[in-house]
Amino acid sequence: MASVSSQPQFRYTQPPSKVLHLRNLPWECTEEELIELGKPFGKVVNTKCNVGANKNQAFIEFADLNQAIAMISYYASSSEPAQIRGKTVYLQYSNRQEIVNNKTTADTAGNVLLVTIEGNEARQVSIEVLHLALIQFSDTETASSAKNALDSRSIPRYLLPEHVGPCTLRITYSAHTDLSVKFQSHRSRDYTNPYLPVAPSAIDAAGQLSVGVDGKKLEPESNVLLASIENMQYAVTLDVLHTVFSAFGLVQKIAMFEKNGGLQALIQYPDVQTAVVAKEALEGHCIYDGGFCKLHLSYSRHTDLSIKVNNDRSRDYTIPIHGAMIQPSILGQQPTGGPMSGATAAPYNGGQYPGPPPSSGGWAPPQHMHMQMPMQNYPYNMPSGPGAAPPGPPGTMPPGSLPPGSMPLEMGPGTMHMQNPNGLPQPPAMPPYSQ
DNA sequence: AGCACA
Repeated sequence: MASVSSQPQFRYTQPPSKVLHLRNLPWECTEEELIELGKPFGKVVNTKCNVGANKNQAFIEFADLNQAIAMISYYASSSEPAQIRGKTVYLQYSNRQEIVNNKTTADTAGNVLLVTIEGNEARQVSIEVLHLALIQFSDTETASSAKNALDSRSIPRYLLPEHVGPCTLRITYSAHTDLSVKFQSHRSRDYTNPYLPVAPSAIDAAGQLSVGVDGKKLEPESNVLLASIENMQYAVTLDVLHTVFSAFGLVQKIAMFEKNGGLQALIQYPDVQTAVVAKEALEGHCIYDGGFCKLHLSYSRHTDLSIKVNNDRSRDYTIPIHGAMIQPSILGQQPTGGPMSGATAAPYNGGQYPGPPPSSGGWAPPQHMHMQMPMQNYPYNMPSGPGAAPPGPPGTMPPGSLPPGSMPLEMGPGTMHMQNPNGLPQPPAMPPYSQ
């Protein structure tokens, strides 16, 4: 098969085109200046300026290919570079064969609209950085009615995040008739093709789809959360996770594992609602002050974790043991002398529990990390003795209903004191989960 | 200083 050119080519040479690409243009270079530059070599039939991110690029289109070649050839061997206002302009063949001006199409009705979102915080519209949108309707009539109804209108307040200022839509017709959407992503979507591949950027750490053809986050909610931990300067133990996630309800099971060199954990709640609340509250927040151990949460596909063995990486907190403290771990330390700390608490019988997890790697259990916890939601599975009523659903257990002595030591209402791994007292790390 | 409406 014959290649385009078997000769060694300079990396940046382009095949000839009657369109030339110009770069390094002076600020706000005019069409007249472009024509002036090209005129000696032929008839300039079209130009386009203010191209590119810096608006310092342009295109010149000649009537004939030979004219473009003449201009390129001349400056290739000239001692004086092409200049506009004394500034050197770099020329090369464009990789396109003609200039497409959208000016002419803006007034021509079509089925594709070009929408510009104006506003100081327009970039925050629609979660992702979305500035421009091309929207294809099935027909021109639908497109024009949408344009008429929406052009120059502001996006309704209730559709915007609170902190985002007014955003105005500017809508024109696009020259496109059919958008070529390659991926479903946060920035492009083909609503007519559910089989379109999903962009890698739209798949979360669990390998799950996070966007769907409905335009919303497609993360099927689950009672099991997948947590990945970024910037893990401190060890994150099972106990730490259990403490953090227990703030929102009963934590049934936790499984920790390594993935991609980072730590991930699956946290199981009894119900989806609790997981949703926990995810919303904790996503993006750090377990420790200073940006350490930042949590990223998504919904797992699991609904019931299979915990084979209870150890320092995984635990099933639901396994009933007669009179035993089911989860001493969250206390860091057992209440002494309490009704539940007696002989029956000789826990972990049957070898099921290897005992309280070791303070892994010398990290102290998280006893002095200051965290604000919604107490009415906190101690669901605090020690419940024989005959104690089973914990109610989230939010239903009044604080006063806790059995005496079940309150962890050093724990005041709404605050859990935990210890920073380095043993130093920590300033509030997560006033309910502010960073 | 490197290609135009995602």
